[in-house]
Amino acid sequence: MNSPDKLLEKHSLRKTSLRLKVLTKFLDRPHAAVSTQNLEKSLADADRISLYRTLKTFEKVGLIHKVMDGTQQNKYAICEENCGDHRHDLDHAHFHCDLCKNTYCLEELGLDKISLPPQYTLHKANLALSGICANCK
Amino acid sequence: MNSPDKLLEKHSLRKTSLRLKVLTKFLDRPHAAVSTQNLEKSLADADRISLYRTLKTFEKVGLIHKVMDGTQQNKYAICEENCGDHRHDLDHAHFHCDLCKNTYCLEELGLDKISLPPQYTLHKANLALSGICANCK
DNA sequence: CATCCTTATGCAATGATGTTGCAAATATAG
DNA sequence: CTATATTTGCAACATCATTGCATAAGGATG
Repeated sequence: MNSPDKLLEKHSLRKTSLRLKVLTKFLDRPHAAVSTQNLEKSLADADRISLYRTLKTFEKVGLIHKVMDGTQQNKYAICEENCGDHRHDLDHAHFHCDLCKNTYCLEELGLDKISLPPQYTLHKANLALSGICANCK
Repeated sequence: MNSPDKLLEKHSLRKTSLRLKVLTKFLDRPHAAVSTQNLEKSLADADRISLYRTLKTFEKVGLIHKVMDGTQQNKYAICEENCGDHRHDLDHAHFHCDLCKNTYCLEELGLDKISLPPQYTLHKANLALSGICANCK
């Protein structure tokens, strides 16, 4: 079910060469976030504008979602089972390693215990952590 | 101790007209984050580049710190007592209201209970929430 | 309070990132 | 294999931020 072809089909998207390449990049890193800069470099032959449009399309149909990891860079990660149409990342944190610059999804670290002051309504929650990851230690 | 003059003096910064104006803006909103766009508008007569440089200077000496509130906009808030030289926001969350677009610091919502997987070292933590604030409800 | 030296400002130019319009190329249904 | 709707690639543009450099201003000194 997580072949690039099947995923595009599932979301009624045409299987173009760029989309397959981009989607493969995301599938290669299932629990990590990928920056647009990273994609631009690793797909240097592709058109920059088309890449941006591909990402927007993927985001709109719910294939990927934006990740805030505390850096200024825009990042995306492939949606997992628990992603709803308009709810992403409510249930886990992102950890950005200061050394290897990778961003990992920490599924274990739940956010369900957040209790806001009265009168506040919560729509989105995003816990961005940074430091040194296990690989770099 | 929180007069603009005194604060600049404390950090050995020259008291220029722009710095006093910018600092006053931050002091006016002690527990909220201010975007660069907001500052640009409210200080329309000032030079944009000088504003950016002022913010960088303030950040470097530890007068203000960057705030990630989940929006794409760059925001800053004035440092409180519990801000260290290189540690900010480890102890509270930011809430961005989808209606009034303001960002508030929620001091009550502690982050001390974060327990990372073994091998991970935590440097920064940033909890960005969004929804509807008490004022807008 | 006049002078001097350091620092900050304002302007021009440049960089990084992302978007829009439009013609040409491509995927897919029939 | 053809028709048609979608996607791509290019140019131009928009926004946000930075760098270099000459001028202006702060503030220590005599």
